[in-house]
Amino acid sequence: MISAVALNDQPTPRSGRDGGTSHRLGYLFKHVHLRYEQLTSAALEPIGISPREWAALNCLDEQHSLSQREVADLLGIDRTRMVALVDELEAKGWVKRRPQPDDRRKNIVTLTNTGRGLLQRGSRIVDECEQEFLAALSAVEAEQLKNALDAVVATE
Amino acid sequence: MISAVALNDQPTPRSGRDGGTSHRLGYLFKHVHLRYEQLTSAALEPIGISPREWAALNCLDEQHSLSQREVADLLGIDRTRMVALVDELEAKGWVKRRPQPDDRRKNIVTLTNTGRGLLQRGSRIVDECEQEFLAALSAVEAEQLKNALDAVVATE
DNA sequence: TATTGTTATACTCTATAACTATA
DNA sequence: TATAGTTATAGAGTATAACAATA
Repeated sequence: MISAVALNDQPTPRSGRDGGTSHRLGYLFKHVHLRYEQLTSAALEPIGISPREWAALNCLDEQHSLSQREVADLLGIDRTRMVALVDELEAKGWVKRRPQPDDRRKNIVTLTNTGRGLLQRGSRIVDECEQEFLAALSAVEAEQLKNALDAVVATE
Repeated sequence: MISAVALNDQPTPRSGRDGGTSHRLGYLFKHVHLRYEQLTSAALEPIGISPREWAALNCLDEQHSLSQREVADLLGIDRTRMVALVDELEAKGWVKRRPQPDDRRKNIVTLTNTGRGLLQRGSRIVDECEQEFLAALSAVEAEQLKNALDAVVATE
């Protein structure tokens, strides 16, 4: 009757409470994302920046030639949402927009000194979050996890 | 000037285009979740069920004694959102609600024959999605990935 | 008093289409 | 014509608080 379990050849290593649901990729990806979001959100909260805002600053600082659309793709959000996000970053005094000379349709978004300082403080916090989040894994396992996710995400 | 890169001791194994952003945990978790959602959504679309609806049926079928709240936790959604989800599943004729005798605050949500048939067809599709999604990895690497995610998620 | 399911509300995010200005 | 940024809008999801029934 519980045929979905029979299809799964794993011996259900941990917690048989839900009969296999918690070992499905969908469950694992959803919950790992949810938990990491909660962790970083709480850790960054004292310096007044959200995980998404930090990620946006991080992208923008690294590559000045990225268009808003390319940054949106890196953040995994829509370009229309990106407009509001940059509006917000600009209103907080963390970035400035100006048209790109060689293609005036595009914007160059650069960090202000305030934005750069906040990014650096945030980066230290995010580094700690990454370590804390992967604390259950050995250094080798953590590296393998990142490489495996990278390989899967890089597949188009 | 690009000091955030200097903080990262990895030699940026793939695609230096974004200077490290795409190897952050936040990026990897977000995009892996996003892509898997798109894959399963498209694959399940022909039989008229969403990934979340399938996941809900899967939870409910495996453990009849789970309360709506416990299923909501497994799905990673709020209990208030779960009400609307079960409403929808019930309206489609896939599940039925009835009060649990020993604790009449709780509902027992059982699958109808229609719901069970749909779950089984969906499960075969999801199995294929999991294989396809991890195709870039060897069987051992895929198993290690699942175990690593499981270990990280299981940490409270 | 605490919990389950429920409803209501406001807020955020997503999806889509259209508009403008540039190319 | 095609693309980048922008705006508008509808729909979905999230967060929060409250309430009734039950424990």
